[in-house]
Amino acid sequence: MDRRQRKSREAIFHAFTDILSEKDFSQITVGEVIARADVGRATFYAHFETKDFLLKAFCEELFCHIFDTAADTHEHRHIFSCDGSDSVFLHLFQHFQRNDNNILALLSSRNNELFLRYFRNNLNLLIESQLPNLQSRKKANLPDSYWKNHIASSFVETLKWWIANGMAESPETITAYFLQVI
Amino acid sequence: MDRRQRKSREAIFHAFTDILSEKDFSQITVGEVIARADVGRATFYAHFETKDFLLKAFCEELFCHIFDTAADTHEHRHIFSCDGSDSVFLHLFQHFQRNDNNILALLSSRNNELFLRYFRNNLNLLIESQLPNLQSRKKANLPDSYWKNHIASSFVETLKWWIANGMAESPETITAYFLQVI
DNA sequence: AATGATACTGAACAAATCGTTCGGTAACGA
DNA sequence: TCGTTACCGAACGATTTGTTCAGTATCATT
Repeated sequence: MDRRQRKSREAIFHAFTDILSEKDFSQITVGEVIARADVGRATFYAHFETKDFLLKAFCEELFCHIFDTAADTHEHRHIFSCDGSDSVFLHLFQHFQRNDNNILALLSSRNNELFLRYFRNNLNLLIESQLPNLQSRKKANLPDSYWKNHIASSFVETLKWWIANGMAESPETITAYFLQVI
Repeated sequence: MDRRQRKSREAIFHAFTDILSEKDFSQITVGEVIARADVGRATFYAHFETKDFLLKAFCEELFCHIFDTAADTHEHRHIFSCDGSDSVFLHLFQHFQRNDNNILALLSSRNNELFLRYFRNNLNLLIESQLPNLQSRKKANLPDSYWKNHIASSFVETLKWWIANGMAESPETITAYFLQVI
């Protein structure tokens, strides 16, 4: 990718991040973004079709590497050890605690649902691929899709709760909470 | 309330409902609403400060009576009978199955998260008031706020799953699923 | 160092939407 | 019957949107 392209794209993303932590996504205008990013209006539309596509591209860059590394490190292991000490979920919680890309500011803002929706799409795929490992822990005869849905939503809700409460607990404790409710 | 006011308000709400089932809330314009409602632009702004306030008022009317009746009928009983046959949650699921106010069309649309956010605010209050009844069912030493949050989110997610899957199960079955995971 | 391709600038543009204003009209409640 | 109130309809300036275009700067390649 051309260095000019990269720089413009980065500038737009950076400005977008800033503004997202300040106000609702719906209130943000393209004019505001390009002013803060200091790029021309035409440049913006050369990169992104609309404001919504900007969000989409932003989220993809934000989350893809989380799941890439999660999938890589856990692909060929037994993921769901019973005590949770080596679960993908612990891995994910730790990732958020490290606060890469300042992701916590975004997940703490009023726009958190925006990102968590994208996050959850990825999470569903992960759980789908790991369902056999989870199957053994299932106690009752719930439909598979209900069970999967419950795991994914419980994780996201646990994450939301953790962040909203200032992340006072350790990733290990949170993982324990989560494994307890599912 | 003046009959004229009521009629305008109703017309706006009705048009709003229609459009909400067709496109994203963010894409809806005031001009579109007043055209379908057949009211003047000034009339709209006499009733609602902005599009967001319209949504707020709409949701309040939509959900308040659900929880009013739920609270009334269950206030002085033992809510959480062990088999769930007389739980508030069953009551709520049944309410959705009856599809009052065509609420299912809204909860099936792409805007469902919008309504479920409001719904959940009310649900939290309900759970808060019923926490003592739930306390006994708590198996482990999780923080209270985490426990409450888990119940509320599990209910909403169960509801979403139910609707998304065409509501094939009976309210009793869904209640059983829900009580099983919490 | 020269060359052709590509990305950005900056300004301008029509179109859509916003939120407000106003005088005139009709429906309301008492 | 009468004073009040809500609606209409049209218009308004202000924003925002998405596009266009000619000129400039940067890029990779030879």
